[in-house]
Amino acid sequence: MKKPASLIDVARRAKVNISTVSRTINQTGKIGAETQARVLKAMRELGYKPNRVARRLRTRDSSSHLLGLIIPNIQNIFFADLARGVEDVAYRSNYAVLLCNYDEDEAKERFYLDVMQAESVDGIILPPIHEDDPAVLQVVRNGIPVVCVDRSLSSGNLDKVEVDNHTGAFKAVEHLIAQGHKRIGLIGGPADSSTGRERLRGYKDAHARAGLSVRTELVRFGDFKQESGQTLAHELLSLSDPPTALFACNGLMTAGALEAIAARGLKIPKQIAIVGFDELPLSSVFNPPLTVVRQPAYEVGKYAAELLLKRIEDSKRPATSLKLMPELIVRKSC
Amino acid sequence: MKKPASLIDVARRAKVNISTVSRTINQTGKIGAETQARVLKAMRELGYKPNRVARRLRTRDSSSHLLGLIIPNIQNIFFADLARGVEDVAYRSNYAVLLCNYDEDEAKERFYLDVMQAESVDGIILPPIHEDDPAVLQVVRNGIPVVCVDRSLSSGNLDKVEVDNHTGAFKAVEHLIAQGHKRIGLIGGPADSSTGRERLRGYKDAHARAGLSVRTELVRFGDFKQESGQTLAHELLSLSDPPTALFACNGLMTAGALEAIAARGLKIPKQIAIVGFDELPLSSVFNPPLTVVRQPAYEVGKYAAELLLKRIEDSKRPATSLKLMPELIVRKSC
DNA sequence: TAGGTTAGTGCAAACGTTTGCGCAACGACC
DNA sequence: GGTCGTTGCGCAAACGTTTGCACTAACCTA
Repeated sequence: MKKPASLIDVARRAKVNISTVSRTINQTGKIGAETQARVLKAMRELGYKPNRVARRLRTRDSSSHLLGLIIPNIQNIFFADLARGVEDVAYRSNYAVLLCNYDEDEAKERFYLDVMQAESVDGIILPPIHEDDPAVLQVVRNGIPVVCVDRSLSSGNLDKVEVDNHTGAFKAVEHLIAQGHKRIGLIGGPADSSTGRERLRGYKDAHARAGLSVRTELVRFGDFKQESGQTLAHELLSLSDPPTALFACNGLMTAGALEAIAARGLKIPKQIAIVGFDELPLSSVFNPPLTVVRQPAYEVGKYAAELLLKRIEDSKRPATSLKLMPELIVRKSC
Repeated sequence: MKKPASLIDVARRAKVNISTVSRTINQTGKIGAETQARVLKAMRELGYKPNRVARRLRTRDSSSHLLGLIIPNIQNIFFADLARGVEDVAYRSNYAVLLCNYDEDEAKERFYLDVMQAESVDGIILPPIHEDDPAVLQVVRNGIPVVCVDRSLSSGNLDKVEVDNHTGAFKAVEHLIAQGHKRIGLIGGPADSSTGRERLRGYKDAHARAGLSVRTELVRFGDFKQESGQTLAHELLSLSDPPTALFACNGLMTAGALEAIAARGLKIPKQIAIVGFDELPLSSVFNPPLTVVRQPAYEVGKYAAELLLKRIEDSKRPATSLKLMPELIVRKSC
């Protein structure tokens, strides 16, 4: 448990003042070539690693080289991919990422937001729990750079990168309709999430465009978890006049719906067609291969991190808002 | 960007010394009931949140309430589940988790290890990149609590929690043999990883137990990524005398193998049987449902975090080593 | 030669905590 | 009434940095 070398140690060894060492490390201020060499040598010999904690305490402004990422659930592949995107660009700029799951739980979100402020991260990336999330707003007011992903905040003029959920859902349902389906069950997301609502809107607009009316008994709302997909699919398939096709609004719920379909021994796509949101590891080799709308999750994370880094550098730059296009991958499930 | 309230602010407001405030917060030392009330009131009024950075700088010993988790890839569902297990127990003890992907890249692992030390995390959970990972050893030598997951370290007497890979592989292959298969292709993990080797050993031992010899042309080594699963499966299936069954050593490679099988239009299990490691979201509803050996990934993370917390509390406790049993879930793919 | 700029370095304060020590007040004990 | 232990609180040092300021020596300009 020997404690690591500090500025003082290397200063002593190089026979200079600690401020000189600090300046050589940070390339700030003028230093003689010879002195610099001595300092560098001493640093190497002692295996000196700057203490990020002390540095963070001293400099309030954007130099912790730490980014916060708060997501609902890392087990959701969409967020795993997104996290990976964030991480990759962070790493390239020598930033580390503090990652937390808030599980759609406001108390947990608040806790992690507090932690991140107390850790004085340089900036935070998150999908707000809902559209006017007061905790997030407070963080913004405290002057910490925030970029929203996936979902957005109604107030506040923030950087954000989203997926065009309306178009994604629209294309999926349009495709279903083009295949001749008229009764399409919706396994939707929570009504109070912007993603849930946008996908619902796509579903409705596709109907409207085709001159179809939407049957309220065919639209149901889940919570983006596997079990609710299963439950809702069972409900829909138990209807006296059941749908001929299902549109599931995220990957986990798609998996749940497939469980229900399998349990009932229904054949895809003959007895029931299905298209889901999110690409899953096995969906391309599924039997039949699944038609899905693929979200560019990795790219969302990547752009979000890039935006955040830019904002950290220049807090005055105008907020930019990106909307990425999802892709309908049509395979054999409808 | 108004700066948050500090100890000094609340001390001024409560008309006491900062040390008194510190002591009320940490419940250390004696304080009068009346004073305490005044301090608490001032804290509430100012919305005081302790600064974790300053606290960490001051106290070297285990009070950062920050855990480090370094994993190969969060997109691998095994590690996502594991991470979730870690996070859940950390949260319950008011710890936050610093999560990084090292991508099997030693430079990246080193970088993150450095970051974590510089951040003075209380402890680190990781699967060592290989069995005598010098960077990890150095961290241990520096006195930072470390617990190994999934893979282990040959030297050093560390806490660890692993899965019984040998038994898992053994059961899977045994099952395949019981179904009458005699030519079983192995899509293995890297030969220099303990998990890869243990699963290989299980494969071999199951053969030995059944009096079967293993054909070297049937065992191939991948890198635990999807593409290598696909490539290796193609290689195996192209053999003049191809295997009748495949055993893929992790989830991603299983998905890759299934791609190859689908591309060749082979029927499972009639033309080719398959059993994989790791449960994937769709494997139970796959057609046919996939036989897999399920690793208790969440539990690995959970126990690891519990072990780490215990060690942080008491650095002298004897190292404990857990080995969790995987479960063979037999379905219809073999 | 005097005055001014510049390069290179040191000094010390500050960031927000924790904590050992000191000290006053008070009650208890012999 | 002196000694002692306890309670409650303040003082100030320390953690490892960064950074404004001051200072010296050298060099330039007129």
